[in-house]
Amino acid sequence: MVTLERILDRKNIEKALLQVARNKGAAGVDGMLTEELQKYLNSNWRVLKMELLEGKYCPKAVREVEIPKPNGGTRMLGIPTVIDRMLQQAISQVMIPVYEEQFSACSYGFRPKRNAHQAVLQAQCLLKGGREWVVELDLEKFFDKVNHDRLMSRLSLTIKDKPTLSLIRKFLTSGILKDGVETVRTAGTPQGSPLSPLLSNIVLDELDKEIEKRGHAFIRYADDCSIYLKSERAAKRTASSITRYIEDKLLLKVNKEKTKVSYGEQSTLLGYSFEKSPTQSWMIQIPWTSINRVKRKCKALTKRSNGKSEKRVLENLKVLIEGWINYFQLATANTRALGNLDGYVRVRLRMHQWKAWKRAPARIKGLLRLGASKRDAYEHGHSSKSYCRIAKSWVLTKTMTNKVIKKRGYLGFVDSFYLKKKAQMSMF
DNA sequence: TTTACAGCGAC
RNA sequence: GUUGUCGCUGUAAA
Ligand SMILES: Nc1ncnc2c1ncn2[C@H]1C[C@H](O)[C@@H](COP(=O)(O)OP(=O)(O)OP(=O)(O)O)O1
Ligand SMILES: [Mg+2]
Repeated sequence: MVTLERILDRKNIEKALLQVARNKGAAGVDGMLTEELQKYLNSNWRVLKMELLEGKYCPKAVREVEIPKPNGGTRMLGIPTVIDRMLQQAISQVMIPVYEEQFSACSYGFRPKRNAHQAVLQAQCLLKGGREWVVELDLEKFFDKVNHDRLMSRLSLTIKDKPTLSLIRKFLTSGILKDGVETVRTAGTPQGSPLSPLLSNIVLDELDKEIEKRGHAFIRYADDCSIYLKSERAAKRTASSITRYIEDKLLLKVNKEKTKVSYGEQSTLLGYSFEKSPTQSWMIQIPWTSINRVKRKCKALTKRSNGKSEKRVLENLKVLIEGWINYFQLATANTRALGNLDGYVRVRLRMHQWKAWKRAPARIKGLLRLGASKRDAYEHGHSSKSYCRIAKSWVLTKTMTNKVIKKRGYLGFVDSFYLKKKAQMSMF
């Protein structure tokens, strides 16, 4: 049951506050920082709560910031005030358990206990099961094009509490501030609001139900929807049919460039691609686009102009590559691409006349092998801890002692700071 | 088991 | 300057 009382409950608000505080995000239009939210609430929470219960509270405008997208174009972020971020977080926390019960099992994005790896492994299963033709759909400017009236009416099917619905609508219609000029929002949910991901899933839950009704196998991750079919003809037919459904019924726009019908080997999903091997059926692969993306990051880290020490650059590279490999662990095909990345990193290091290029930091091929072992262990239900330990001893060579001492000192400070915060919290 | 910090990825 | 959700890895503390 979603009610304003439960949303504004002390325990729920404390949790929401903690989340906003630890994100350490930038300020909204009012300039209030995340560190200042606690002491603001200590003096103003009671009046704020009264305003909310009386339906008198009006959310501030979101601050619009443009950021570049990885493959060209710009993304318009809408950054709410820290107070509004906390309130939306509080709403989200109450709504999530209710909606988790009704969401589709094939939806993987923005949902607790679900991740991209599960989606990619499921895609591999579908391909292995003979559904080798893929419809890939992506929506154009998805969050920005969400229809308010459709969303509100869908919310009212589950949420019966009028004050909550009214508050959510106020958040949807709050203004947009850019270069000192405030404009009105008539559609869309801000990219950057804590509630937006959940709302977007509520919108596309309708699509999930429609695809399920038609009996198709599919995987959805946010606005990325892949449908797996057994023939090209069926794939082409459902592509146009589902596109029509999305545009006419859901009033959203399908991205024509990112949408395609292809054989499994040409399909991509969540950074991965797939390859059909004669011996092992469908294998998971890393496409060149993903390799090139991490290469660019490596290049940025090893630029001549940034005046960082060799030690520091190597540490940063290690962290980047380790984290990257950790995500792309599922890949077992096309290991040449990984060797290529390894070679690229060594060239960048040699450019600086650094001797490390022979030894570490990459060991990418070794890491891939370990990643594959880890994946096998996971699939067969065994513990993967031993593999992790092996990877650790192989990869961590130096830079450890220095870093650990620094972190220790810092952590001690943070811990005491956190305890102080918890003590302050009981004030309001 | 949980919490804090650092980071990586998907969208 | 850059927000948000989700997941994961590593470290540390109970
Ligand atoms: N960095 C981010 N911060 C907040 N929200 C994000 C971020 N990246 C993606 N999203 C959300 C908002 C997007 O509308 C939605 C789908 O992502 P994506 O398809 O990459 O962009 P998009 O749909 O807005 O534009 P495009 O027309 O290029 O597809 O996911
Ligand atoms: Mg999109």
